[in-house]
Amino acid sequence: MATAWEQAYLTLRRRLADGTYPPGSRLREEDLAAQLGVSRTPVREALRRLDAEGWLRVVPNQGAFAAEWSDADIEEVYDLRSVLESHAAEHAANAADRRLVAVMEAACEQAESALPADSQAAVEAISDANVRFHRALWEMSGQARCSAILSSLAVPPMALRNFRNFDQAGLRRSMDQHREMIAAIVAGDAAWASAVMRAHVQAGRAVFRAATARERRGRHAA
Amino acid sequence: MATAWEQAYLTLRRRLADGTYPPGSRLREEDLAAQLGVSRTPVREALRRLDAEGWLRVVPNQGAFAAEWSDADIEEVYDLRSVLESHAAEHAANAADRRLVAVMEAACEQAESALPADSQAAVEAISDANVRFHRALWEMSGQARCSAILSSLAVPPMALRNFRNFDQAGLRRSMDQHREMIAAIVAGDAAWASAVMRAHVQAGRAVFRAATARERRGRHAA
DNA sequence: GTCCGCTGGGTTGCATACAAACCTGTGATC
DNA sequence: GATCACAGGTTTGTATGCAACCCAGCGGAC
Repeated sequence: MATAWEQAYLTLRRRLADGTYPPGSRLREEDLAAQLGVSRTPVREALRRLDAEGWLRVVPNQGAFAAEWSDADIEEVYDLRSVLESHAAEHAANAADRRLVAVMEAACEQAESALPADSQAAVEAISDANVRFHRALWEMSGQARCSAILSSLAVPPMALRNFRNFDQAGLRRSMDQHREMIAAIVAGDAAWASAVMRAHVQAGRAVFRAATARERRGRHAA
Repeated sequence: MATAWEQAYLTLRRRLADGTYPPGSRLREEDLAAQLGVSRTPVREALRRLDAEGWLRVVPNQGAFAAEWSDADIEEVYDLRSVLESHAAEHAANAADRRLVAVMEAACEQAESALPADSQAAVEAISDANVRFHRALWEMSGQARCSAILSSLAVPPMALRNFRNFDQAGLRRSMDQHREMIAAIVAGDAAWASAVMRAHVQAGRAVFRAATARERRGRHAA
């Protein structure tokens, strides 16, 4: 087993991503320690890292608060993903790797076989496959720092659970883009790979924006 | 005064940047605690953050080691700076701000008045001015995450003390590029600002590469 | 001679205890 | 009624102590 603080870090990160701790909520060290079955010391170390990665905000002498995401924050994250993932795709195309291509293909197959995404389980399978696809591409790029940054950007509350917002056509398009990226990488065509990735991220942004607008209309009407 | 762990973080980061702890060297918690006049607890929290930001590598049960920079690492950092700083410049040009433009102009003047850079103090003045210029641009961009990433990328051992590697022509060019960026921002021309920034970072990379090559030849000859 | 296992010193990992800071609510004053 | 001062309780910040782990060095078996 890994160290206690690392466990705490992973658990807390997951909970921040899935909404267990809603944005703005306060995280008391002692509560977390009790929940995780460790003392405050490793919890605090985990909080330092989560703070550094932007998952939460630690105010000295006041405690930790789950990060809140303004529209501008979300736009910025999509901007950064667009820039950095296309950058990674470029490098990946210049360093195509048989094993990782296989991982990406397997992820595509898993996602496609979950269509139509008519259950919670199917949506989660697609989400998992998506994460695996992107991670494999990052690894192939060989850009360790870029990957590290992306892994702290891609996951925030918004991005992960938002596959439910994709309609059939959107899901289909997303999967087609994944296939197209593989083709670009296998062809060693960096410009192509980069362009597809950029389109892919922008499409995701559009879906997210539409879902947000829909949600707001709904809330407003109610 | 801020918290002890924050002080420790800042001090250690500075020392990692200026070479007090050479790459690969081991950092013992108790030593650091003694040097900083605090206990191991805040030191450990500082180490977690420095680890997250890539300044060092913490191996469970073995300790912390100052990050080592391979050629590939350095190339990656310049790649990322190129991509992210030009992205920031683009946003800055779309959000020109009188106050921050003034800061950038002041930085330019300080740097120019330190020419010819014939003393240690002059080189440091230029380096300071450079940092202020870039920080002001990041702030103007309004991209908080992007800025945070850049501030953890721009500083590594290599970048900071690298001004000594610029010759007269290189320094002049660097300063001219800064002036040109201001012009682009004031004109609200995002494409221009972005392009100049990209050239600026690439030029810096070229200087660094040349210096590295020179150094290696020297070492090899000796 | 090489490899394996063990043991001792030293360092990190975590729990706990105490100090310092903050927030809340109460009561007095204007 | 509003504001300020203050006390109590709660929470974070730091120090310390002990447990767990790693690694180097030594002995013994093959």
